[in-house]
Amino acid sequence: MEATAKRFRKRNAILHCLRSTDVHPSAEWVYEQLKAEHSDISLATVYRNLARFKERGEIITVGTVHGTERFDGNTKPHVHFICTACGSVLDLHQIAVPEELTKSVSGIGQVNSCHLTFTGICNECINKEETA
Amino acid sequence: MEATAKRFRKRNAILHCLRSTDVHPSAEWVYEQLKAEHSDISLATVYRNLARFKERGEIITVGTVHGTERFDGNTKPHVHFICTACGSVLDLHQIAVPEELTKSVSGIGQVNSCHLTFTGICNECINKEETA
DNA sequence: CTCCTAAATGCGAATGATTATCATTTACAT
DNA sequence: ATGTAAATGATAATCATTCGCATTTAGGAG
Repeated sequence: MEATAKRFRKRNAILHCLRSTDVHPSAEWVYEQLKAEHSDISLATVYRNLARFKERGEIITVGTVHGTERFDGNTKPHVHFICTACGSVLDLHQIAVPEELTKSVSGIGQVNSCHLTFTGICNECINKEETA
Repeated sequence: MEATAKRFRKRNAILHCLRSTDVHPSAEWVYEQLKAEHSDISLATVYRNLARFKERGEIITVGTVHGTERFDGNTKPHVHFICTACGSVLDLHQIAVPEELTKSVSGIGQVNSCHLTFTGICNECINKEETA
């Protein structure tokens, strides 16, 4: 078995791309990144595989920012901060949703995931504003 | 000053529609509801006013479910459950994000809002599945 | 080794939600 | 009455995402 299984070259590249960044990218961003190594990759392939990874729980989605969906290759529970000005998504590793909270969701159905998100203006954008 | 200010008839109707439902509707849903009373309302007007309300903090958005944005006329902080099967959005009034959590977000920028969301399969969808 | 099949992919068209444009209407102040 | 700025309706445009289909690929059966 080769390290580069040709069969899943693109698929693996997409997952690896997500795993090795913390920008919480869009499909388009992943596509642009991969074009360097895979000049013939198709945007449809990126979308297809992102959907597949999501279904299988290999990645998660952060939500839709400025009209485009953003993905996250880090499936460990963590909290996000979304800057509504520049659209950047940051991890808040300091914070965690208390387990008791999750446990207290009952009777509503089968809970599969939990996501805590803060929105606001990131420091970078605040500085830009002041300078301007 | 009349109770029915003609000037903002549609705008008021849109806001009232959001305030008086708990379905966390899409723009389209609001449009369909209002057609009864306002046969000449335009979908563009609904989108325009929803965007305006959102900017002003008079409503919030729950996020994008199955590709369409969902709104909430209840601006008091509360938690949501989203059924990924049928797309319904439910309020979890029993749960609240502890203030300490919010406070511990610091140094990242200016925090404007906080949203905790659970996703899964609602009871109704679970039952349907079993029956089938 | 060759043939077969299922999965993966590329390409481009189709879809669907949202936004932009522009002419018209409305309310209110002058 | 009239001017002005905002609100609206209708529809075109946009943009992210998905779909359809032909092609390629890998790996197994013979």
